[in-house]
Amino acid sequence: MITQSIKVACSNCNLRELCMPLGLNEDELNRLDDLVTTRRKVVRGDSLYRNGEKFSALYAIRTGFFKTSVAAEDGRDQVTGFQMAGEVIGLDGIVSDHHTCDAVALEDAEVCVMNFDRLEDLSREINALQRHVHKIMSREIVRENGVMLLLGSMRADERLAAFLLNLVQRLHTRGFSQSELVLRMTREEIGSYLGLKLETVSRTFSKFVEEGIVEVKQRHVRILNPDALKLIVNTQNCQPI
Amino acid sequence: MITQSIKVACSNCNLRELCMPLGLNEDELNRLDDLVTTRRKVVRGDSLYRNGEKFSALYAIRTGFFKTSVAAEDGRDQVTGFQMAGEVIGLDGIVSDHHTCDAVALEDAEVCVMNFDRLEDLSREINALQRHVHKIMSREIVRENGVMLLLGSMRADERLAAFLLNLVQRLHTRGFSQSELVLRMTREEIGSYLGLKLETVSRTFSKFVEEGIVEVKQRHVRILNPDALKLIVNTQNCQPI
DNA sequence: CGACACCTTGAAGAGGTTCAAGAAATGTGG
DNA sequence: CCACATTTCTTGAACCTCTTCAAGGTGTCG
Repeated sequence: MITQSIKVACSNCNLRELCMPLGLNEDELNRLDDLVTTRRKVVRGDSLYRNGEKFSALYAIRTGFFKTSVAAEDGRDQVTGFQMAGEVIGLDGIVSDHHTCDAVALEDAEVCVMNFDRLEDLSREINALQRHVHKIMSREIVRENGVMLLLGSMRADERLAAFLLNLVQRLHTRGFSQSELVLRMTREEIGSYLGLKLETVSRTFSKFVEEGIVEVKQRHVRILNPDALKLIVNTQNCQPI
Repeated sequence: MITQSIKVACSNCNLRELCMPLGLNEDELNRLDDLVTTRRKVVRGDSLYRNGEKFSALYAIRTGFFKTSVAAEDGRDQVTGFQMAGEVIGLDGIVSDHHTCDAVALEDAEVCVMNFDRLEDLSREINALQRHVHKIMSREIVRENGVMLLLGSMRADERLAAFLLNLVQRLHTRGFSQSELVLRMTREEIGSYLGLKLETVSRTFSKFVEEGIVEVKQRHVRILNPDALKLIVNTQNCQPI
């Protein structure tokens, strides 16, 4: 665990439109800078926190890409999300004061450490920050509702289509291409997230390629026909009447 | 929508060990009473809120039983949870100021309405309340992580076993039996929650009955062998080495 | 008592998994 | 920088779990 004390400032971070500073005025932003004083680097493959570890902070991702996963007692585990720059992780730890999932960097990453006690102090003083913290948590709840819908009622091709559209949309928000993306995770990790085996993920990719919907070269994916993907997500199970 | 202004008080509610008052001292409790001024009755089959409705309040369940569900654009929907007395619902509405799921009463119910703006005001003044609100949201995130694990990696019998154990445990916390329960939802609703068809739920119940693990008479379930259920949840996929 | 919603059970079928083998990419050490 | 080990990905074939379709049974409520 490498914790560095670099000079950090939300106020001139290029993620401020996406991350914690959202909706704060200049004065409030400066006070946020006092909270976010340390950054932490996490090299690819290492964990930011692990199931069972004491909870003390939330983490805003500055660079890099994470997966979070929960483990059952018998060993199997489930990827619960993939997180990228500007997103906040660690919320699972609040309720029991201990983390209940693992957060692993899928590429070298850097996060801003936000001590949670101090975040609570500050959000009692800054209404906009309080509201923002609530929204971040609510957003995560709504996201998970969507994943439950996906896992509970969609077929393999619908799941993968929804996954690709979601990823590329979030990347686009961050200034990347609308049609091209590099997957940071393996087929197995995608499968775990989508409730499928890695072979099924691979086969479904191949099917999309055959149909001319995407181009796939290993982890490089180009979306040729986004509308086809949207159609797969929305109309697969539409019963006619 | 029936909104009543009955004299309400958290301070002498018999759910105070489970619900919002948890961890507040007497003085703080009295201030909470000022927030929770209205109750609302919801008859069986009616909704407390619906997808798309403006968000204004969280609801603490006093009596009754709810299901929440999200809908896909093509009409199918997914039950995302079953909620009972002492639990708080409505968190999904915070992020976008509008609800993104439906909350429907599965039996006649009564909820305490907590205006969210006022809850935010109050939780800026009462540290313990702020912390409690954060824990409620975090608990919901952790719960959904567990459901993702269930939906993503468990087989039908594991899902139903986990579901029964979870339900009976929560009921037991509320003073009900550890071994007997009355299901408030249909097989179809259970199936939707567990990502299964109603026939599969029915068959799995029958299988448990054959194995002597439970007794089932319609919606009345008696758990004869809870350890067998726990074993089903935990060891099904244990690969021997 | 009849209509309706809900539940159970059977048989056939589909979608996804498992097992297996080989190919492609990536990383490591000499 | 190349050879080799390792990880990752793809594809095929057999299998299995759950779904679908169908019919009949049970319970409930006006």
